[in-house]
Parts: sequence; structure tokens; C-alpha cells
Amino acid sequence: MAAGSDTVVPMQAPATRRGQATLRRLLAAAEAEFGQKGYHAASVTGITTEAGVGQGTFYLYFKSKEDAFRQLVLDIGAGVRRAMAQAVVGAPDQMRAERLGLEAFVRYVFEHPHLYRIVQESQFVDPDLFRRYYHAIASGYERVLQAAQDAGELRPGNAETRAWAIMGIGHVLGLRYAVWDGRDVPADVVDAVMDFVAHGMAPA
Amino acid sequence: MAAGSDTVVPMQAPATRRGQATLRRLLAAAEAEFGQKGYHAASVTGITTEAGVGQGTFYLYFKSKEDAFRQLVLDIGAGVRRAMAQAVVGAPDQMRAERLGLEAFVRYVFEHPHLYRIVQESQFVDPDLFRRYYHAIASGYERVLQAAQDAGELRPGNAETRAWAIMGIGHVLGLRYAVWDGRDVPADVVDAVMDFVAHGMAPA
DNA sequence: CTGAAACCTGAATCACCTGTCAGGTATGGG
DNA sequence: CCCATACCTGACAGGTGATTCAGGTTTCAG
Repeated sequence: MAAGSDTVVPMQAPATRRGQATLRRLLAAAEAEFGQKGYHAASVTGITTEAGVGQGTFYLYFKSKEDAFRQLVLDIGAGVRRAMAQAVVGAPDQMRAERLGLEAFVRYVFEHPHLYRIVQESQFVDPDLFRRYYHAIASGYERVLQAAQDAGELRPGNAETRAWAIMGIGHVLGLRYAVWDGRDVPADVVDAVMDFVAHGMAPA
Repeated sequence: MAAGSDTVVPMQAPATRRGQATLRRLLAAAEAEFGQKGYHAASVTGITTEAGVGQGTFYLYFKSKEDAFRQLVLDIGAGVRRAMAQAVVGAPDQMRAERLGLEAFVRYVFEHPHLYRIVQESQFVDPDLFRRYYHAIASGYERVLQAAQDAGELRPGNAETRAWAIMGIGHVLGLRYAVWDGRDVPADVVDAVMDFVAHGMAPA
């Protein structure tokens, strides 16, 4: 139960074309099964059935059910970071980048709500993996904020805490709109959030 | 599997002193078991053993394992709201109340990390219950913020979005410090957060 | 005190699931 | 074309755990 995940070692990649295709089918099926049913209710049988392969085939590609889940979370984390990084390239200033990054995050969640659920649930399957997911996002973010501060684009302040605070805001927005309501965040809400991030709540 | 939770109806309260005591023992045991092992790994047998009662007794008090979990989440939600509401009575102004509420929330999580985990996991057991937990906190919060705005204590803005944003910040703080590090949020982090909430990141 | 209602018990039922393995079949480099 | 290797299969061993139930025991109102 929730073994220390040591380091997640992908098994040796399949050597033949057929093997590669099978792996892709299994991963896609795993994503659907875990995303829809959650980790525990998802079954290896369900995954192999969906993928159209025999039971035993699963264990040629993953050491265990938990191992498959981990591979998935790792994949998703990389996907989220890539989407956000791409969205902000070429932003003229940090506040603009902030908005683009937030929008990209929520759009990603909107387009992959089940992936979001998988990441959230990883917290209960492999807590350490989940922490690393968050820390990976946070540390990149913190660097960006610090640089913006140094360039005088932002008020001086605790960049690390700001990074986590903004991640928290993104988290609830993704939850509330993308996951619960299955829609994109309304523009006026994004505006309100950006105003909050830029100027806070204190009266002028 | 994640039945619609219709309305969570507590079963008829126990009529005798003995019955009431047994229910309390079961709830306490359930809290420990669910909190430590998570919903799926927790077992009814574990709960009844811990409570020192027979297997069947569980079903005199709960319709099912899931039902017991729901009762718990409801209880916890009420506890969180009570803690926060108590913390802010008598605050001289809204920004002060904000800080007190945030601190109370994180302290509550710090003192009941397993309760926090239970609530988070309810998302995967009964999504609707989880939504109601968040909405219950948000709507009370929104009212308070709106009132503060009307009184001129805060800049005019979207109170609902602000409420959710602050909940998001509280969420990651609770996660990061109370759950992961098992400690209270450092004062300087609280300061940084309050500064962020009050003034945002834009340069003066 | 008393007996009807409340409460308790834990073995047994039933439904599933993960992970294994012995016995095949497809692939592709030489 | 051949055969070593890679890949696939699906029944099955070995578990787990939720829920039921028939048969006791305890409580407490009257």
C-alpha cells in the first residue's frame, strides 16, 4: 500500500512495432479507466478489456496496477507543465504571462478533466508522487516570479509563497469550473482573479 | 459506486444509553480508520475491531461503508466552519478577520490532518458531497466579503471569485504545511499571504 | 420485576480482484 | 525462409472484504 515509489522506472521499452502499439493502447485504456472510476474501483481486467488484450499482457508492461497509475501521473504532470510553459512564451510582461499561464492551466484541466482527477487522487495512492507533482510546478513558477521581481515588474515579496498562493487559486478555479461545471472559466471571473492577483483587496 | 448521495439521512438515533455510546465509539473508530488508511483501504472489520464491537453492529448504525464515510464528512465540514466562524468574532475589520479566519483554518487542518484527508478524498467517493462542503464554506465567506465591501472596507470587486480564490490559497497552505510538513504555517508565510491578499503583486 | 424492543454477534455468503504461469503465436533480423 | 526472441493469452491460485442473518443478550418503561 502506497510503497515509497522509490524512483519510477519505466520498464524496458517494447522492441517491436506491435509491442509499442499495445503499450499505447494500454496507457489510453488505463487513463480512461482510472479517470472514470478512480484508482481503487478501476480494475486491471477493465483496462485490459478496454485495450482489447489478455489479462496477463498488462504485466508485461507494468509491474503492478499501482505502477501503471504512477506512469500516468508522471505523464500528466509533464503535460500540464508543457502546456503552461508554451502558453506564456512571448508574453510582454509578468502580469500578462500570469494571465496566460492561468488560462492555459484551466484550459488544460477543462480539456482533460479526468487527468486532473487522476492527479488529485494520486495523493492517496502515492503521496510522495503527488508532492513532487506540485513542487515541480511550484519551483518553476517561483523562479519566474523572482526574476520578474528582480526586473522590477512586481512588488518585492515572498516569491515562493506567491507561487503557491497562485497555484491554490488555479486549483479551485479548475475544480469549480472545469471539473464541476465542465466549462471554461468565464472571462469576467478571470478578470476578477487577475485584478485580485494584481492589486489585492485593500481599498486604495 | 458513488451513488447520488440523495440526501444524507442519519439513521434513527439510538434509543438507549448503550446504543448512543456504541455509535460514538463507531464514529471515532471510523474517523481513525478512514483517516489513516483512506476510504478504500479502510475496512469495516477494522472499524468494528477498533470500536470493539461485532461486525454486524456496524450495520445497525450505518447503511453501508459509504454511508458511514458520508456522515463523517458532514461532521467534519460542520467542524471546520464552526472553528473559522468562532475565530473571527470580534475582529475589528475585514482584513484582520481574513487573517484570523485563514489562521484558524490552517490550525484546524494542522490539528486534524486526517480529517482534512477525509474531506479531500470524499471527492472520489461522493463528488456531490464534496461540492457541497466547498460551497457551504464559500457562500458564507462570500456574504462576509460582500458586507465588508458594502461597508467600504474593501475595494469593490467580485466577492464570489475572491472567496474562492482565498479558499484556494488556504487549501494549498493547509496541504503544504499542515498535511505535508505537519507543522503550523510559519508566521512570515502568513504575513506574505496577507500582504498578497491585501495588495496583490502589482508594483506601486 | 418483566417482557417487548433494542441491541449485539460473528460465521458464512457472495462478489470481486490482483498477479502468475504454462502453453501458445507473431515478428523481423540475418 | 527460419527461428530466436518478443509478445500474447486466459484460466486460476490465493486473497480480501462488504454485507447478511439467525440466534442470542441487554435495557428500561411501566
